[in-house]
Amino acid sequence: MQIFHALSDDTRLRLIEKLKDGEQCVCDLTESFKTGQSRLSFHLRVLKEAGLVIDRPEGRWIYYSLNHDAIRELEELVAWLKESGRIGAGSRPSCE
Amino acid sequence: MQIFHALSDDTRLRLIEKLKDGEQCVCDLTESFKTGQSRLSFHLRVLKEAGLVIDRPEGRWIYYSLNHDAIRELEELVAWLKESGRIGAGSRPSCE
DNA sequence: TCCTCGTATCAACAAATGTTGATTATTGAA
DNA sequence: TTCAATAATCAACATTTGTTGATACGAGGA
Repeated sequence: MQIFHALSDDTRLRLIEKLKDGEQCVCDLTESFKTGQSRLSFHLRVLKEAGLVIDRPEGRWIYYSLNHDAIRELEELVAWLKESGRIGAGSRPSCE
Repeated sequence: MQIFHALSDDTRLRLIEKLKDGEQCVCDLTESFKTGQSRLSFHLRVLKEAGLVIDRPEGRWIYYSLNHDAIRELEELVAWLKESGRIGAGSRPSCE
């Protein structure tokens, strides 16, 4: 489950927190986080591959923002965890 | 966030799915999963350290079961992710 | 007591993940 | 053109995570 892995890192959670305020380009994030650009690029890619963020190129910048659909998927996953055995016995949501 | 890491592995998700049916001892799980006992012991420990499961020794067996409190914690975390920036601006739930 | 069963733990290894600094590609401005 | 800025990608390395088989330990039963 790629999405849980994406959420299992502190830097990535902080990125998400930051993106809750709205779109940000990598340079803004690098500035806020006071860290290497390649490091953030790496983590943003993990978030993107998990579907948690969306990127939008504009001029020389690339703006990242949260993908709220992914959060809804996440809610489904958690609901599946919560669901007791037997009754209903829904199968695991297939979002990896 | 230990809890997300615990959920980021397929074997562990399958263990959780199994435990939704109720308490199981390691030997039952080893039988169901047709795998090495030390492997399951390892994953059960990860789940336990993340608070997702509880173990209860009885005689020579150790029974594992889901900890529903942890799932509630997880719901809070997801709610925190969902919560938009600014408004309210709650801080991240501190369960690691 | 001695033996067996159920589990945890360990050691050795393999594979995946994260970090850092350098390089590359693309955009837009001079 | 040429240059500077933005961000992705790469290579090298360190760290963490997962697997396997062996061993250790505690609880009962003979």
